Amino acid sequence: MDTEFDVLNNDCPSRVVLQRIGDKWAPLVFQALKGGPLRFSSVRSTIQGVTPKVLTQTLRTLERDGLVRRTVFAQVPPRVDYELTPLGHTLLEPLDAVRAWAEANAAHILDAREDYDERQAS
Amino acid sequence: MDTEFDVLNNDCPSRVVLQRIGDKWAPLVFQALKGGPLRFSSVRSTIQGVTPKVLTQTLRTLERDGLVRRTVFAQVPPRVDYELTPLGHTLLEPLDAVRAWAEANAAHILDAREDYDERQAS
DNA sequence: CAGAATCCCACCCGATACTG
DNA sequence: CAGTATCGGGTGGGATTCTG
Repeated sequence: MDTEFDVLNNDCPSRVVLQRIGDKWAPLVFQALKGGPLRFSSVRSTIQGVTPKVLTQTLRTLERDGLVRRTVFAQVPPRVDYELTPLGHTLLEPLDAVRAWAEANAAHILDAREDYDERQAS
Repeated sequence: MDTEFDVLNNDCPSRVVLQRIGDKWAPLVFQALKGGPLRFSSVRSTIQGVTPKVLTQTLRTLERDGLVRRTVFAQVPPRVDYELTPLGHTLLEPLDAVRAWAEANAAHILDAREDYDERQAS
């Protein structure tokens, strides 16, 4: 590695990357696409609660970052597929680990919050 | 795993956890504390660009979530140490993988953006 | 030293409606 | 089906100042 990126450094590009990861819907897109290509409507129904506008935004930025590929089929009715790029797949792994952690430890977090809030109340 | 958490489900608590993890400074706090306890000022100088207010906010929520322990020493001048809890350490691993990915692939992302933007300009 | 208080704004996100 | 257009609000984050 010749160029050195350090997230602890202000203005380091890697911070921008970290923030992409940490937006509300991006990780869920990865989770949705991890099984293979999906149409827009499928992504939308897979990720509950996302509105078309926000989903489009998210997919666009992921496409811009080279993490998602968008394929348009010239047919009626329209069909657009989304899938992870090879680069996107390399990110899927670490991201999926975080997701798995979140699902596995959500209960602990909620408990900790309860404890903390009770302690504050007293 | 008895209780089922699924980030793809709306209103699933794991989503809240994911967002906590994915805020702007939380991952950097993990990175800063991964070597052991640090004083407030040390955390602050380690994470470049963070203001005291936001750092305090971040540390508080992480403490509330049981991921960071805050220790106050009764002395003058004041001293407060922050360190990862055992639960926090279990999160450090997956989080650190993401950080490593971000640092390793920041350049690719930037390249992809440039390509995308040029293609849009035409 | 370790923050609290205050002010403020960008922007992220959501709801709704509309279209090729 | 796969979006776009428009409007609006909530809040995460920043700059500055002050304090035990």
